[in-house]
Amino acid sequence: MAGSVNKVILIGNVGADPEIRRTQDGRPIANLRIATSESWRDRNTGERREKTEWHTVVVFNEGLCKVVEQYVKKGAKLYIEGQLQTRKWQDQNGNDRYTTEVVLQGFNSTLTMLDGRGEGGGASRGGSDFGGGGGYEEYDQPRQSSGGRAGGQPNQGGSNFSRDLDDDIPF
Amino acid sequence: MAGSVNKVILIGNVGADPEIRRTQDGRPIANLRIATSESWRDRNTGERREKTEWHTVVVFNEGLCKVVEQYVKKGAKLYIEGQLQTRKWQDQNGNDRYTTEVVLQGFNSTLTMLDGRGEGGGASRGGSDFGGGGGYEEYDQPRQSSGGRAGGQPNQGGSNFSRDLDDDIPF
Amino acid sequence: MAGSVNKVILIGNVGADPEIRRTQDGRPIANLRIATSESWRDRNTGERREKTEWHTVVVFNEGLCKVVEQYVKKGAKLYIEGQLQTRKWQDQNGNDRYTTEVVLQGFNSTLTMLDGRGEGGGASRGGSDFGGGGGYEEYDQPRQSSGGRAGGQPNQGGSNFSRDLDDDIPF
Amino acid sequence: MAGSVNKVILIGNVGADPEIRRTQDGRPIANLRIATSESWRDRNTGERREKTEWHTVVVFNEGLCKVVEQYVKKGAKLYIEGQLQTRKWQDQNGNDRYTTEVVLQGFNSTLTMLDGRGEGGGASRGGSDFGGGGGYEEYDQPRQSSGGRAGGQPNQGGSNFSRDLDDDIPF
DNA sequence: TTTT
DNA sequence: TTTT
Repeated sequence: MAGSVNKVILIGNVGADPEIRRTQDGRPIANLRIATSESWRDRNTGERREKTEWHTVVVFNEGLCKVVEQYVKKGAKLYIEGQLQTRKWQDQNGNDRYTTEVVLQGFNSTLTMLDGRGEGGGASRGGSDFGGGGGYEEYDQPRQSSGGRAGGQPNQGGSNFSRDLDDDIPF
Repeated sequence: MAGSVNKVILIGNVGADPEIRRTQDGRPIANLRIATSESWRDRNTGERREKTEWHTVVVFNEGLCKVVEQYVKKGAKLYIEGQLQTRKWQDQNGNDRYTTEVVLQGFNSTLTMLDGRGEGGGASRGGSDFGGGGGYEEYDQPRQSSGGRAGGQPNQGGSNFSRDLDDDIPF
Repeated sequence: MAGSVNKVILIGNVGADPEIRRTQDGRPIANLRIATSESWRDRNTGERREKTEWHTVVVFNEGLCKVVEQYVKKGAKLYIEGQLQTRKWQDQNGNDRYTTEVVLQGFNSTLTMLDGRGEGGGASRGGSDFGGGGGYEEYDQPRQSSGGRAGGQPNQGGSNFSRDLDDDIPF
Repeated sequence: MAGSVNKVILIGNVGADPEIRRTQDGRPIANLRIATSESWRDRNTGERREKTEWHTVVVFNEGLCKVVEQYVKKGAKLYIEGQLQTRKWQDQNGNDRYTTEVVLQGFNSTLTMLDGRGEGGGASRGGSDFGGGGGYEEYDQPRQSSGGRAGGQPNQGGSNFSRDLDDDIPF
């Protein structure tokens, strides 16, 4: 179909430390649970009410997986941009089941940490050669410096993230 | 939770004529199935491949329901802005099941028809005094004319859509 | 035109305390400067480079103006959803000039504080004189409680924000 | 700055055939003017009112430039995802001037034609072996086929678009 | 300058 | 002018 868009944008907090699995050929897949919530005042009772929605986020993008692995912990606030995807599977009774997830895969996905560095003390997220927990940001929305691009070396690597994190010479 | 965002943006085609139900107190609820699809060339085989994703969209917003009821038909191309919501329910065996839907409810939801007016001439999808099926657009992103707003009458009605549809006889 | 969308999404930091003006008839207008920035490593020199983009945000929505007035300070991190708008004006030489701004006006606009509570104080996130550090949040994405809506009182007020702020004594 | 987002989403119509320039080193840059519009009924006079907003879109992404060059004509309806950018320049009197544009550059940009294929028959907008003007879609949201990715060849090329259009063997 |  |  020409001209379709499938985009999910979430800002929320991570409910538990991420799980990282690996495929047989070694590529990482990260799973996150992210909560978004809204509150309002009940117009009848006047009480404050709140509803939390939980989202399952699956990160296939290798570079983003590294970011998740290294920096994302329970409680982190994230900006996520991905796609909706519904998987079909069979339960133990052989019945068809469907699970809908937010998938980060390919060039149009984004994951950005919004609360940066050291929540509560430990260095944790603030790291090393990263200049402080948000340093991966430099891979978030990289743009060719005009000099660099003019220089001509083609941009290489499947995703900006994985490339950048691997060789640290993005462009 | 302070500061969360839960947003889904879809552009896709409606897979079947919408279903409109009504709650006991008479409010309409519309259900849509929307397909988004992406295609690419397989890097191994060189073949073109395509994957279609189907989304269930539930419209609680009354004004948008009217738009759906009157104008949205199978095949229509829509722009949708809503929220992710996962419902828990029990199957016939009493097992917990979860279904994730894109919900249009409240002020931050949008539904816009993208293929409006009579392509090629015929009435086709739209109607009559509409100039062709996209006329409801005027209620899509209404803004107070500054004169109007200065004049002071408060904007009334739960949503801009329902207000307009009720009071201003849009269609 | 049928079917158009004009949406800007920003996450960035406020560069200076907001300015609040008032129209002749007393409605507030808030002006914000928001910085977004991206960094990358120069592919030629290997140096880290950063580029900051400054955005002018104009808030016409009354409820959001109140939020800005009360809570947004220099340095705050915000999520903004608005529209692009270009104004024409004349400079002192009578030449036409154009200024493009991100406008928050009407039902499709959002402003959410991402770093909540007491910057500079203690309080941390859960707090005090806010009803909890994100208290304005409840007006961010209000939804009719189904009971409320069933009860029938129509939602009143031009925007959910202004309604809530006016009628329900949110803060 | 850690954690910023700068995103513009437009759906609108192209006001004139695009202009394509080239940099000294041969890279293309496309300029588009896109109109978005909204209409509403004036609550005082009851008249229908409409306001059109014009946006300047600059496409630096090579692949997207090719799409623009080949398929985008005056009148086309587009979905655009880019970034806000303000350029400083000097007018003939040496005064500083600023121009804000929507820039498509880098991996997070998208351009999708929404009125694709030959409406009604005429070739018009659609092309050739394209199945009618929407075929470039395959480069819009490419995803690694899992087989392909497992196979291991690294994804090459600065953007999915430019790579795909160049060698037609995206992954 | 588009589109309805 | 912010932030890291």
